[in-house]
Amino acid sequence: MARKEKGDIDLSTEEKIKEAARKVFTKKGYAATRTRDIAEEAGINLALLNYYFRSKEKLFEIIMTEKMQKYFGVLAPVLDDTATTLENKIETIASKYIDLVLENPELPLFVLSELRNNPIHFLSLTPKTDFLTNSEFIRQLQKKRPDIRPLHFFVSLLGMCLFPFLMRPVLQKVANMKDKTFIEMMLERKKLIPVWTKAMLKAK
Amino acid sequence: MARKEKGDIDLSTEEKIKEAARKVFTKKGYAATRTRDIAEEAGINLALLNYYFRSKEKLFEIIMTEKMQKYFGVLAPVLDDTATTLENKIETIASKYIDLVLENPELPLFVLSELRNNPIHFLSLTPKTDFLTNSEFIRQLQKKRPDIRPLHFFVSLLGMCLFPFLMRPVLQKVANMKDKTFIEMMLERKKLIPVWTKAMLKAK
DNA sequence: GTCTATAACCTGATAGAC
DNA sequence: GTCTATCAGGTTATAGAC
Repeated sequence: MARKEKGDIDLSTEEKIKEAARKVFTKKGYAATRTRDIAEEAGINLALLNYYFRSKEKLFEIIMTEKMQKYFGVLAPVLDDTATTLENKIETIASKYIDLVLENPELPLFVLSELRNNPIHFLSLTPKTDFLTNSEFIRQLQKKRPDIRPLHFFVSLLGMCLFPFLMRPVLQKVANMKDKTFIEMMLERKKLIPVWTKAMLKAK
Repeated sequence: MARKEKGDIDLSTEEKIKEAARKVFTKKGYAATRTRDIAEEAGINLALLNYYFRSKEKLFEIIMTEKMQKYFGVLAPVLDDTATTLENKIETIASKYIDLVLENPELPLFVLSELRNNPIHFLSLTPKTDFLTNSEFIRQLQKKRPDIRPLHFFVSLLGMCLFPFLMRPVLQKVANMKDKTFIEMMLERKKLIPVWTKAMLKAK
């Protein structure tokens, strides 16, 4: 019983419910999810869900906090590192973000769409509100290109990592692309993004 | 009574309901929307909604089709224009998309999140399935950079236009940005995107 | 066409047996 | 801790008066 990542069988009931909740909530969103769906997915009874988590909302709050931390957690340690160059940071962010989302493909759409109507979730996000604007990363961007808002680069960088996942169903449909090809493409992207951002930073 | 775009007052009941449905559906998504919300927003009775549109789902289908066409309608006429250069197409797409989404800020997140669980909506999208892969735009990209999948550029272009809107609440929160500033930024982007994509196309 | 009232159904949550 | 049965509340959709 060494491995306990996957085998539903040796998880505690509480963890089975959380695991099911992760799956269903991220796939369908809060509103479209029924507690019955989660119970079924977890292979337990509906009553147990309320026994362990009191309510749908409380359970959701737990999952949402988890996901928010995953989603934004990649950034925090990198942004403020004074020991790395700008190019270095870009490379790290692209690589880590793409790996993260390859393993959690529903993450970006889930977080962004749940955030739409519940800005409350921001509370579970960050201690200080200026972790981005007052970061080394932004300062480095500003120094390199004082003529362009640093946020322009920042948003473009994140967009290059995440937007393909948001468009994934569209993309695979209109380009008749298999899952395998999509994944290949995202791995290529890890190398492309540093090259592209470098070119963007120089472009006049 | 010349103007009829805005004044709720001289719209037909049917149009009032559709207008309300556009607003509520795009803001909250299908599952989180209650027909009561739409009725109230339209200033009419709940029963009238079913009188005119039979069901919540039918009404949604109408709005969704509309939005899909807006969302993808920008692309079709540009992609296959053999009379314009690649640079030209990029500029046009960036400019048109940003203008469109500035006027319909909820559009991208709405379309992408509703598409997540209902690939059925693709039906209302396009006549031929290869309108992208077999387009002049893709051919031009391929000619310029045969060493890189054209889709990499395509996705990045769309991402640069649309991703800022998807991240908008996050962005405005962490950067403490006012609506006005965000809009300014998106207008700047119309000029930045052609410059950046040009640099990306050259980068080795 | 528009309203009020209500039917029919669904969903989250709990009571209570085991 | 786990289950079955059920309640309470809310939601879509319709019946029927005007």
